[in-house]
Order: sequence, then C-alpha cells, then structure tokens
Amino acid sequence: MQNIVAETLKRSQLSVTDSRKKILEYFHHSKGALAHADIERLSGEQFDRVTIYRTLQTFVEKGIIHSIPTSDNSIRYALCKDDCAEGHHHDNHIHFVCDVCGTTFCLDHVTIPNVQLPAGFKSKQTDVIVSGICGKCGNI
Amino acid sequence: MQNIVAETLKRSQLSVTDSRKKILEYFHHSKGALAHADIERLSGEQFDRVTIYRTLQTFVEKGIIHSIPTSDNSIRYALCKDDCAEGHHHDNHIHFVCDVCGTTFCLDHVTIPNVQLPAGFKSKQTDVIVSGICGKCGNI
DNA sequence: GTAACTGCAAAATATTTGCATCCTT
DNA sequence: AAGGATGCAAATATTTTGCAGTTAC
Repeated sequence: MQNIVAETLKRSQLSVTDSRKKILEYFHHSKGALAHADIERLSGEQFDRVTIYRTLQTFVEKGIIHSIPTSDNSIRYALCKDDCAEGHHHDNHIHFVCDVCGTTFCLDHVTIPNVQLPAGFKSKQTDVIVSGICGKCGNI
Repeated sequence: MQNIVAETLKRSQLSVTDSRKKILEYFHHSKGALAHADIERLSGEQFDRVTIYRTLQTFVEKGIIHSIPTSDNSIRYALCKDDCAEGHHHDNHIHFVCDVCGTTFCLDHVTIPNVQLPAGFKSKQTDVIVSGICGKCGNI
C-alpha cells in the first residue's frame, strides 16, 4: 500500500509527505467516496483542516481523485481510474448513493448509457448519480 | 403569471407572500436553474438572505422546486414538473450544464436511460448531469 | 385574532488567504 | 540549499438559529 501511494504521488510530481500519504491511503481503503469531514474524522485531527482542503484540491488538480456531485450538496471525492490525466477526467462512471447508510459507491463496471441531446448541444462529460438502497442495507 | 404562481403556492398550502411570489416567478422566467446567489442578484437585495434560504427550503419540501447536484458544488434549483408531490420527487430527468455560459438546463424531453445496477442494489432515483456546450454557446 | 412569515442579529460552520516554519528532494 | 508543503492565525463566505415585529388568511 505504501508503495502504491508513494508511486502515485511521485507520478504526479508531488512531494511525498505524511498528510498526502495518509489521505491517499484513506481513499484506497475506503469502499466509498469520502468527504472533507470524513477525512478529518479518519485522521483524528492529525492534520490541519487547511491541509486537508489543500491536499484534496491538489489531488483533484492532478487527476488523482475527482469530486462527485451529490444532491445533498456535500462534496465527496473518490479515486480516479488510471486513465485520468491531469486536468482531464474521464470519470464517466456511475455513482450510487445509498439512502440508508449514506455510502457513495463508484460503480466502475456499469457502463454509462448514451444520452440523446437536443440539436446543437455537445456533451463533454456525463455523470450519473443513482440513489436508492445498496446491497448491504437491502439485506437487513 | 401572477395566477400560476399564486395557484402553485396555494396548492401547496403556503401563504402567498411577496418574497415567495417573486422568487417563484424568477424560476418561471428563467430558462435555466437558479442558485441562491442568482436569486439574491435578481431580487436586488430586496429580500433578506435568510428569507431566500428559507423560501428555497420550503419550496423543496413542498415539491415545487428540486435541487440539482453539480460537480462544482454550487447548489442549483429548478422547477419540478407537475407530477412531483410533497416529499416525492420524480425528477428523473437530465440536467445539462454548459461549460461556457454556466447555464443549467432541465432537458425534460430526454428520457433517462435505464441503468444496470449490481445485484442487491435498488434504485429509487436517477440523476444525469451532462456537461458540455449548449446550443447557444456552440453557435458563437 | 392567530398562525405563519419575514427581517435582523448573532451564532455556527465552512472555506480561503497570508505568512512563518518545517520538510522533501 | 531551495522549493514546496504544512500549521497557525485570521479574513471571508456560507448557512443556521432565535426572536420580535409584521403580514396573510
């Protein structure tokens, strides 16, 4: 894990620091997407609030993570797939938000349906957010 | 317009007040979705910030408008269609955000493609946010 | 007249910025 | 050693809450 994380940082020409390693590890360990508050909680106040803001921003800029739009307006982030280059996200995958446990999943293996747009509209990116009940919560 | 607006408010059992009428009119007049800041600008500081927050919240609760998740994390709102009941939104339509002019459109006439979810996942609502270039900005 | 709504003040929360210090390379 | 990253302080911005006065019904 240490290696993957350090590798990722180096590939993006970022200094390998404690906070960046830890925060990136959280994303690798988490099955769902993380919000700023989640990281604060996970790190146990280990890092400054500001450092978390700046780290997340840097990661987004470098294409390591991407932000997920959610209807409840909390910003969540998740790891990008390998084909995300700096400034060019190709995260046309589907996000599923569970109404019960609040977990946000990236459904990488679900393909995005093609959308028919009105004449003159050009699509660059498509985000699909499905909300409902996830596999775990449905079995309780 | 006055009538439509007042009718809508009455149907939702809300008092017909100046701020509610005006704010609801903005939505009817606007071709795109509106953010809190847009309404503040449109109203020219006519209403208190707090009133706008509360009005938007009330409208969402009553199913008059719905919030649109956007990747840039600004909360936008748009009118619900008639089949939205209190607490039950059926806004499975597509939102298009223009990267150039920033306008958010509700593409009512585009049907949402069906999404294949992993086993055990149950979908309640599907939001599709397409970003790109709208018809107007593409012709400049 | 009464319940609901608004505006003001202020609290709570979230985000950004500047700068001195520390750490990675 | 040098540039970048962090932490702290503080400035801004955003959202929420309480309450008194006002308005719709």
